[in-house]
Amino acid sequence: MTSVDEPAPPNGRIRDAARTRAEILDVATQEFARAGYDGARVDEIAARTRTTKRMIYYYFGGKEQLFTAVLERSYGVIREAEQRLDVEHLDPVAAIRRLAELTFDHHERHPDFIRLVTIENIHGAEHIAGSAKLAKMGSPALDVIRRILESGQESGLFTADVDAVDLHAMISSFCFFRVANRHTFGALFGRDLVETGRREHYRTMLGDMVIAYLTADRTAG
Amino acid sequence: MTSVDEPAPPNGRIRDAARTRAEILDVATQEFARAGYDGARVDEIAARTRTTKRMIYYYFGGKEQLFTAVLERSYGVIREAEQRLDVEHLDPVAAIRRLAELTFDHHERHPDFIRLVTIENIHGAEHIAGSAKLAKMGSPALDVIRRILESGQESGLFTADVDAVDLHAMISSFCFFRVANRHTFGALFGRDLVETGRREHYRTMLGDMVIAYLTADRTAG
DNA sequence: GTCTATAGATAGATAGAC
DNA sequence: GTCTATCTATCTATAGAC
Repeated sequence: MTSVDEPAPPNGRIRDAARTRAEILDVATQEFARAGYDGARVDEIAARTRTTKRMIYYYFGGKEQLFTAVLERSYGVIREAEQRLDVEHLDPVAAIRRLAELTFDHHERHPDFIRLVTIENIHGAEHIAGSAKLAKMGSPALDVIRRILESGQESGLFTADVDAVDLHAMISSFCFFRVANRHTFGALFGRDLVETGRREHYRTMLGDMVIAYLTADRTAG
Repeated sequence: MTSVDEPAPPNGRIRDAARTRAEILDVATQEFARAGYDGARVDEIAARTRTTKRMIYYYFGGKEQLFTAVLERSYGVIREAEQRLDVEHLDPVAAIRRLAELTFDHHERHPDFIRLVTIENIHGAEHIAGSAKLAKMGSPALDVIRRILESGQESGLFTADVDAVDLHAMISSFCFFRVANRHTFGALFGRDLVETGRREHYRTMLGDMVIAYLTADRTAG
């Protein structure tokens, strides 16, 4: 077994299981995100790694399991980001805004993740359903939202009758749509929702929307 | 040429161009929505119509053009619904709520449309880009939003600095996500966003969110 | 307009030597 | 663990008779 830091042998091939697996996952992520599950080609993935198609089957078993592994790793990244979030010191309004921005930023920075989730929905979430890893991954964001909501509702600051799951759906909707439907929206309405110059505008808009909804005066109207 | 009302001949085959085209489009819509572009099978589409594969190529030219035709028809349906919308007699708040509900109801009733749009985004909206029909279809909803926004902003009722395209994106986000991401969201968070018993809840939530955003008190906070 | 039959290309997956 | 070669199935698309 070669050490992790040892460079690949001069022939260009790899002799490190973990590294080979990781490289396959990297390329597979790109290829699945690019072309969809059925559109992705195992040959193409193999060609773009420093290993061969045989190794993909050796390590993952098949195309289906490879896609599941790709999904698991992508979800792991956002779950980790959620776990690192610290909003304990903020008031409920600032805390919710911070959380919304985390989702906004992550979706913006990981369009491949958005496409993988989209593809998984086309296939009825069957890979998630079959993954023990994803089942026990949980959602740190939900726990955070739950705590903020409680605090805000107790103090009377938040007037909306909403729970953590629905609020998470509301925040995700905006962040997800913006990236996922970028192409059809742009083609039909002539506006690129992901253009850099508009990022701050939409980031603010999302926070304004969520806060307005949570704190709206429900005695009037 | 047989007349439109004449029933199909006893052998089960059709001899009416318009009807054959329509039947192919119906089945193709289902098949593309079910399996994605690359997952869809031309053989499967042919088998489920009363015509043959040869006729699909005869009428549409190929799989790619068939998908474009399917998209064109699906977008046509929602554009027609938007055109039938009459909110001239309503005040801006009620009018926006009505428009949001139209989008909500349409997306809920047409999950196939949502899947087709999703699939088209995976493919970078290339079929929309290549369709003159879709290019000149416009968006009646945008015109309606534009008029409502003007009226609401003039009267001082709407305080948000937002234009019609962005508001349309906000409304569509929520309606689209709820249907499009139903499977992954349900698998990960244990909540079915499209369950019948929750429909009114989300329909109200959408309206509340949009109105709260548009009318929020922006002098405070 | 409709049929059967098939061309032509390519996919996922595996055998078996090293 | 890695390689080359290949099997088997299947897909889009078309030829050509009627």
